[in-house]
Amino acid sequence: MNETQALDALGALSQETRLRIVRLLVTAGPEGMAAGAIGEAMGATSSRLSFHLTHLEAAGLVQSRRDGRSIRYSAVYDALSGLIAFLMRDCCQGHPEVCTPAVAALSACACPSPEPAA
Amino acid sequence: MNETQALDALGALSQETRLRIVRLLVTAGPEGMAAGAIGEAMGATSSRLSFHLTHLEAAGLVQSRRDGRSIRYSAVYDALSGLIAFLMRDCCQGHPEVCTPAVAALSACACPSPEPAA
DNA sequence: CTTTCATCTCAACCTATCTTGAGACATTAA
DNA sequence: TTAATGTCTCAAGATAGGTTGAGATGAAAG
Repeated sequence: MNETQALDALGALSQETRLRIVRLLVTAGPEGMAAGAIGEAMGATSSRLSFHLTHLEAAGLVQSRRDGRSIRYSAVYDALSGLIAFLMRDCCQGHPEVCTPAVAALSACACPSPEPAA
Repeated sequence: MNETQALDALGALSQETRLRIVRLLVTAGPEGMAAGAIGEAMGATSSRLSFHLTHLEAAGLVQSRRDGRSIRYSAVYDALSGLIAFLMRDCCQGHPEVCTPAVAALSACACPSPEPAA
């Protein structure tokens, strides 16, 4: 992820409705959710929801596919991990005090420890 | 870091000049840099720079202290690692495919491996 | 005390973002 | 085909964000 992509992603996530949509879609898993279901969960009108979903998709954080009458949106995991990696990479240079606590906080969650890449 | 703080931090970082300021200050270390030096590095007028530094300080990402005639700004490492941890925590729930690659990418940088907290 | 230097503050302007409501488009069912 | 459903598009208006330039403030030097 380069600086421009990171700026787009950060801008997309810096809005309450959009941040919540992403969180919802991450927990929804790869199947994602229909736009209508997302709108219901957010309490947003179809127009407003569409605006934010389009924004998120343009930033590469979510993707969509038609499913009958509905359009299903799902999180793009690569983009999210890419953003986190960008922040770590940028902030970490010579300053482990930034990312080490973040990684430590991670051990409190359900993720497995990172395995050294082959 | 709660949702409101995360939104503030994301909003602050979603602007090119501000993202670059933070990167600069992280590499500058705890001593930070005088506003004038930052402005010179950014190619920004004093007014514009002050606007962005104020924004970053309000978001808790940088802090300032007077040093003679200058005002020195430095990165707040806790806020940066807190934001990264927030994104991981939120995105990771049951979906290690988000944060595991990010942590793996970290091993490519100069940071030590995370040590299990005592 | 006056001058100089570093930075901040303010008002004005322009642009971007967000919300709303009406209507269009695509898909499915009758 | 017609009707119903789900979602998108568009235009309008409100709000927030970014830049500029002029001037104010605060600290140090002469």
